[in-house]
Parts: sequence; structure tokens; C-alpha cells
Amino acid sequence: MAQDKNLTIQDIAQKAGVSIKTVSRVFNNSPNVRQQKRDLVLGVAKELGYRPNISARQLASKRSFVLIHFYDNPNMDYLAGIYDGMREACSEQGYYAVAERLKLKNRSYKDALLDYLTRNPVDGVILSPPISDDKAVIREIEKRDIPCALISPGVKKRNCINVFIDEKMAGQKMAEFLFDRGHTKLAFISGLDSHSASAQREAGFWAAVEAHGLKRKDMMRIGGDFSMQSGFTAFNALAKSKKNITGVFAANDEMAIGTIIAALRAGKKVPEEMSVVGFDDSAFARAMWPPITSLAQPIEDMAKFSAQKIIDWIDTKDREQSHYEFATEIMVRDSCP
Amino acid sequence: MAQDKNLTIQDIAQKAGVSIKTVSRVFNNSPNVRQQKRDLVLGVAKELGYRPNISARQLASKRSFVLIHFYDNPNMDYLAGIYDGMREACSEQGYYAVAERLKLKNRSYKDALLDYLTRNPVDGVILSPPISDDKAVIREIEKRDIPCALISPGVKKRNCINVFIDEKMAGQKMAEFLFDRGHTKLAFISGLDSHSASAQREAGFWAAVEAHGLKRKDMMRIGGDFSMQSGFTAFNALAKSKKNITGVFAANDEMAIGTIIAALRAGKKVPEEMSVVGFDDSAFARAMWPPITSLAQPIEDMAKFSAQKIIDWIDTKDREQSHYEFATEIMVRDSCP
DNA sequence: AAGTTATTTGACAACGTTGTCATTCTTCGT
DNA sequence: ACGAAGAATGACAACGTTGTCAAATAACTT
Repeated sequence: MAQDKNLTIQDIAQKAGVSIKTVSRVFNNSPNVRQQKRDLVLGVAKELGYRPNISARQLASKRSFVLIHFYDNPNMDYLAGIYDGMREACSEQGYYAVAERLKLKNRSYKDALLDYLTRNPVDGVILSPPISDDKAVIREIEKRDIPCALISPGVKKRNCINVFIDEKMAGQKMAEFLFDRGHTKLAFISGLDSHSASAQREAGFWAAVEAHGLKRKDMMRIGGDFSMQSGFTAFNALAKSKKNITGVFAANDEMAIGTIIAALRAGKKVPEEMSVVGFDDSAFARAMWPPITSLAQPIEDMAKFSAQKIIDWIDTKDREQSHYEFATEIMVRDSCP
Repeated sequence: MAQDKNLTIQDIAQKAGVSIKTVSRVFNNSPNVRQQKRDLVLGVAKELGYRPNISARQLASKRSFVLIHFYDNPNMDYLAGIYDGMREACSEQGYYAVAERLKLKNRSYKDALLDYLTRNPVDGVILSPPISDDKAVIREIEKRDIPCALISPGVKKRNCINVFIDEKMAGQKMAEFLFDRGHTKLAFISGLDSHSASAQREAGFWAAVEAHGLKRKDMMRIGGDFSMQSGFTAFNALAKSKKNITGVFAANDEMAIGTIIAALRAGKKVPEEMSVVGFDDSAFARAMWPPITSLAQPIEDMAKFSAQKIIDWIDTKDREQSHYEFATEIMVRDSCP
């Protein structure tokens, strides 16, 4: 089943008694191959342990077999999750997974994108926040007619595969979770405004407040930017306030960590005197002391699914438009047990 | 200078008035091309914005143009540094940089390696700790005659490019740094024994102790495993001890962070009551509160250099054996100002 | 059953490089 | 100045796929 020799299509064709073109068609999921022959070829290929030569495929077909993930959020956990998911889908189909950072802050990010797209042709693109919210990027990709998946809670784009979690519902769940634990005065630490996700998490937060018949003015809203630093300053704001906040919902884990560290420095016990929940279920949230209760999204599954759908699009050229929602889960840990 | 059209060697050859084979030679740094022609071809190629087609190169030459980094240390900062360095060197020469985790803990890691090497042929390998200490892995790579660079303080291997910092000296520098700040009772928190780096840092630590004429028994040695968790437990040991330790040297930043967080929880002020220094200059060390004084190694430069040397080896086939030492720097921050 | 159309198959020429080997220049020793 | 050895160059056939288009076969129509 696993030969070492470098087999070619020729070998398979010979053994199966068909033409090389037919074998080629089978491996490209092309239509117009009788099922019986398809099975035959697949059987022989498996038996001999055949693996297509990617270089030759690229050269002849002018496809690159590369799916690229453009990102600008340097959260390594998140990136690794996406990468792993992509790879799982890609390796099954002989594609390559690649990740490339696009720094939106640099004025020239659009040039960098164009440069990249022309120099390293790619067959499919996956965008994650905040890139997935950038109209200009999406337009360029659409212009080139490259299949594209958006992992994003933002506006759903036609002609794109939209993969997302219900951020608002997730935000609501986290707030509910704090209410259920008996907290009635909550603070929400927001992320960057340019991430639509943060706004939606916040919307969920306020929805929960209203659903519980609590007053907005008993709550607190602190502006952050997803960084640990902003968690520190958020805690300072908290400490100054007279609102007597006992539950904190940070829009991501880094800010939750910052908040907790600042609290420890100030001698405030977590979770005894103040509970903190985060968002993303990052490795550091798990490793912190106390470990942080956080909302986990199935990022790896989402990425795998996206890649799979893109490959389907490439193969079939039939772009069935589509939205896919994934479920989330609260990982309960000591920071808010 | 930057055309969009897909130029071929043919185009360059025509415009330069030479054969395609000569152009090919120029781009492969082959010997036996008159300097004058080399310049001519390079000039024309640059003017037209020619970029070789990698797939065709791979197909014709049976090289993969892939350099792979095998690692098992999931420290994302470190990995990103190596990756960026590799990429810089690779992209200049039309190579690809790839990273692959090899889990030494799994019994089957050797099979995974073999599987990888046969399925995805690579032209060069970079190993980082702890993989760079694994004889079996190195043997397999040597057996296949694949150029290999070791980023490692461990035993220098013949037939490999050895790139490293002086870990012992670095450990000594850190201890000296603490002594210079007036601390006389230090604790060293070690990493995993399987990383030779940890042992060498420790050796440097003790060397500094002796150089200062201090007594070993006034110092403390706490066994850790490079994890944040082990930083927590290390602090507990510290707190129980009667040695009155005021300076802590953790063999990496994660343990330093763990130590500081545990200290904060226990109400001990850092750096006022206890100074802590780490090792690696990770992003979290910079983001912590207080930010952590840490030893920075030029990991990106080291990786770039390794990749460059490997490519040289591939091109020239002349394997000049070599050791290269890189300089380190202490990044002074608030955890030990 | 013959004519028509749709589906399935295969022969052969790309794709853009590098390897091989023969050829043409240089250079150097005599 | 001549021959020999070495360096530089080029012609042409790979490399292992896919695209194109024509041929063969199957599936309908009437």
C-alpha cells in the first residue's frame, strides 16, 4: 500500500488498462468518468501507493494548489488552529496550506496584497478578522475570481463562503454565565472597534443585561484594544469606579489576563473578590493561574470546513453560495468557576 | 521592472541573445558562465521582471526547493522567529520555508519523520532544540545526504552546519546581572533535562556564583520543565525556603512569568521584594506587568543564516564544515531593572 | 433500426525548466 | 604557432501532469 518508488500516472494507467488521461480525470474529480472505471483506477492507485506529482500538476494545469490564509491578528493560538484545520483539508486533496500576514496598519497593505497575488498565484483564499472585514481586499480577490472563504461574523458576502459563529449569542452566553453565578454588576472590556466581532460580542452583552431586567447604568463599558496592556488599564478604570463591579467579561483572553494580573498586583483576589471571563480559549488562558473561563470556538473545524468548501468550488466550478454557522462552548475554569 | 506577464527563460534568452540553458545556469549559480554574460542575463531579467517558474524547476530538476524546520518546542515566538528568518533567506533564492512538528514524546516520531521525508522530499533541514539533540533524527537525515543545520548548543556534528549562542556564557551573564544589582542569594529554575540548553545555562549560573566567591549553599536550584505551571510551583518552593532569595533566574520566560504571577498572588512585590529574570525575550515577557528582563538571542538572524548556508551547500555541493556563534543581549526591563 | 445527441475515452501536444552531451571557444604549455 | 586541456555554450530530450480535440461508445428519438 505504501511503495517508495515514484510511480507515475503511466504506471497506474497500464496496470488498470486505461489511458493516462482517464487516470488524470479520476484524480481531478472530473465528471464524465464511468463509476466502474473510477473505482478501478482508485483501487489500483491505492494498491500501488500512487501519489500525484504536484509540480507536474502545477506546471501543466497552471494551478498552484495553494490555499492561502491572509490574517492580521497575530494571535498565535488562533493562527495555529486555522493552519491545522486548513492542512487537514488540504493534505487530503494534495493542496498546500500557506499563511501570510497582511498588515492593515501599513498604508501599503493593498500593494503588498497585489504583489503577493501576482507573484505567488493562489487557488483559494481564506480571510480571518480583521482582514475579513476589509472591503478593498475582498474586492481585489473577487476581481481575480479566486474562490474565497470568510471566517467572520461581519456582513455576509455573496460569492464567498461564509463561516462564522454567532458572536452576539456567544457574548450573551458569557454574560448570562456571569449572571447565573450571582453577579449583577458587570463590566465589559471591548476590543478594537475595527473588529466587527467585538461590537457583536458587546451587543450580546447588553442583550443579556436587558433580558435580565437589569439596568445599563449599573454596568460598565471599558474600551480596550485586545492587548494585555489594555487589560491592565481596564482594571485601573475598574478600581477607580464606585460601581462595585464583581464580574468582568473581556472580549478576548489577553485582556482577561491583563485584568487578572493587574488585579493581583492590586491585591484583589480572583475569583474570590472578582470573577473574570475571557474569549477565545487560548493556550495562555488555560495556563494562567487561575486558569481563565473562556469561550471556545471550533476554529480548527471552521478552517477545515472552509478549505474543504474552497476545494469543492475549485473542482466543480459550481459556486453554491453558502453560510455556515458553528457552535461554541464555554470552557469553565477557576477564574469564574 | 515588475511586469505582470508570465515571462519565461525563453524571453530572457532571446532579449539577451544567449541560449536558454545559459540563462538557466545563471539562475542556478552554476559555474562556467562568463561573468560578463552573467551580468548581462541578470540585467535583462531584472529589467523585465522575470521570475523562474518553480513548478517547472521542481519537475525538471527533481529538487523540491523546500527547506524544512523540524521542531518540538511549541513556543510560538521562537517558531515565528525561525520561520521569518528562514523565509527571508529562502525567498531571495526561490526556496520555500516549511515547518513541521515532530513530537518526540510519541514513540512513532521516527516513523513520522521517515514518512515525511519520503512523501515530501526536502532539499534541506533545520533542526532546533530539542530535536537538534536527537541522534536518531540526525542519523536519518545524514543517511539521505540532506544538508542539515543545527540550531543548538549541543554537541557539534560534523557534516552539519552548527549555529548557536554560547548558552553557558549567557547563563553566566544573567547571573552576573543579578549580582551587579546587589542580589547575593539567587535561585535558578531549570528547564527540562532533555534540553541541553538548560544544563548549559545552569552551568553558567554556577560559574558566576564561583567567580563571585559566593557559596553554592546560599543559592537554590529548583527543577522546572519550561512551563508556566512549573513557574508556579517553583515559587512555592521559594516561599517555603528559609534562604531569603531575592533574585530569581528562570531558564525561560514562561517559568519567569509563572513565578511572577505566583508571587503576585502571594502578595510579594516584583521587583521590590524579589527580582526575576527570564530567558528568550518572548512577546509575553515584553507584555507582562512588570515586563520581564530577559536574554535575547538573535533567533531570526540565526535561522536566516542557517537557511542561507544550506542553500549554499545545495548550490555548490562543497560542504565546508562550520560552526557559527551568535551574540546575545540582555533586555533590561522592570522585573529586574 | 437508423439517426441524433450526449457521454466517455484516448492520442498527442503543451507547460517551463534542467540534465546530458556534443560543440565551440579560450587558455596554456611547448 | 600548434596541440591539448579546460571552460563556456547550446541543441534537444526529458520531467509527470493536464488541455485540446477528435474518436468511440452509449443513450435517446422518432
